[in-house]
Amino acid sequence: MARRTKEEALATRHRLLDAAELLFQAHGVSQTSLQQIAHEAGATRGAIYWHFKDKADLFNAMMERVTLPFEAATRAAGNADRDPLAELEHAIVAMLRRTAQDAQVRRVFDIATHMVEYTGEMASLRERHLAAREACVADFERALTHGARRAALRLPISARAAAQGMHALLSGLVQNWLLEPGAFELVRAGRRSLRVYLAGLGLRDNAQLPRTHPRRVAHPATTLSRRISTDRIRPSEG
Amino acid sequence: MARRTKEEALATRHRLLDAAELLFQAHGVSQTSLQQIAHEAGATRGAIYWHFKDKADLFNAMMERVTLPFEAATRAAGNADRDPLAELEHAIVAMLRRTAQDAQVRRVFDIATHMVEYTGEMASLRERHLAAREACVADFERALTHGARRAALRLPISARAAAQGMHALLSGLVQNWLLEPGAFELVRAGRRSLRVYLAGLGLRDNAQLPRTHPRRVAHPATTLSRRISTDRIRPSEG
DNA sequence: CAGTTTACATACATTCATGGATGTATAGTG
DNA sequence: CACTATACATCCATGAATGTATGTAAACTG
Repeated sequence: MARRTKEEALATRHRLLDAAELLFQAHGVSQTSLQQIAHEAGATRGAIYWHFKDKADLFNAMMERVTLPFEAATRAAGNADRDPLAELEHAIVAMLRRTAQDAQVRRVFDIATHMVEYTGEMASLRERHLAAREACVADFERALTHGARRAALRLPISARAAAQGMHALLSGLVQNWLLEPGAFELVRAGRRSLRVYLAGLGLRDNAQLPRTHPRRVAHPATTLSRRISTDRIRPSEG
Repeated sequence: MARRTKEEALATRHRLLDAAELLFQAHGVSQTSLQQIAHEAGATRGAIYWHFKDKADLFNAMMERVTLPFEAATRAAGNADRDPLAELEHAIVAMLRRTAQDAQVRRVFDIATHMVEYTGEMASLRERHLAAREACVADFERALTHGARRAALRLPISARAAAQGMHALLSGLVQNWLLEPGAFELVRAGRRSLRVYLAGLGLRDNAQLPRTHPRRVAHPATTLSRRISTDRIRPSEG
């Protein structure tokens, strides 16, 4: 057939990647043949082998089109003293919102977590996952450290461990949500869990959590006296 | 070849499943051929096709040999009033310990999470995952409800949401750990995060977390007054 | 102890995905 | 306006995996 212009070629490339996304998510990476991808894109395997070395190369190209949820730098470390915890929460909520709304991000992340095997050929995937986690944990750690210092209190566990836990909480939440998006609302559940966790670190007052008027209890036995960060409550959307 | 006795046949079956476990974890399910499995088990494909219908059947049989981490009923609901939160923590720690120590459980869970695609043929996997999650969350929810009632306080968020968050925290932790078992100690990190989260729910005093002498703060601004469950601290192993 | 079933091994047919070779018409280029 | 590199489509050879069919010897059964 006729040769295409550069723009057309790029369009073809993107059609191939789009088709790969759809089919990978629907049938799994290994169960999708290059034939099927080419057909879905309205092309032949020749086009694929022209643009990509092989299936792994195609897969990696597909992955590199998006930045995954935990890869977006939260940069919540806030070098300026701008309430790092509020910034942290804001960045995390933004990330969750993007995950819930951007169909492509959701597709690719779904593929990366449920529709591909972390095997030799795809080793870069695992490394990318680990790198993203490390960067994310480091960001969280900085935010927690600064937040604790700003509130003039000491974290009950190391900032590193606290950050790891926070990352586990959020990544587990996203993964569970992907498995059954109708089970709960990602953004709201994420904010709630995050606030609970921060409260557990002493960085937030439990009473500020979105429950109507915490009931006064009959038999107060123990008393907590601790300085609490007084960051404002973001107007909850629900 | 000669016919085997029933015991020998069962042994062959288990050798096949063992081989499948190893190869699945090493190279991924789809990238492992029945040929390789048979060879690793010192048999031929004939043996596999005798014991199993096909690869999916073999895979399912391999899965059914173990109960995965979040499938072991925490049964921490404690019908008897036995400090449900302490029982909950105990059950969770036991589960984490088993995950960290039992090589087979770890292998199979690793396969189920990282080395297989959640695709049509393996649909039962997804359902099993969801069922286990639901049961686990329900258990958590009961424990939290009873724990809160016993401590005569109201949770800052619904017990259901709190349970979901707890499950997300723990499953995220296990998954992150599997990806790089050397990154942190699963049991210790799990207990720490769990306690932080429970503290965030108001079900535990932050000060009881394993930090040496939480420093008294200079400028106490806000005061928390709330009844706290006085469950004993399990002698921390570290 | 003859017959039957079992627990495989072996052989075979089929499918199919891959990768490379080759064809080809056109977009760029000087 | 030749000419070359491009952007594919088509063809072909290969191998690998699967599933089935068949062979077989020993264990089990009456």
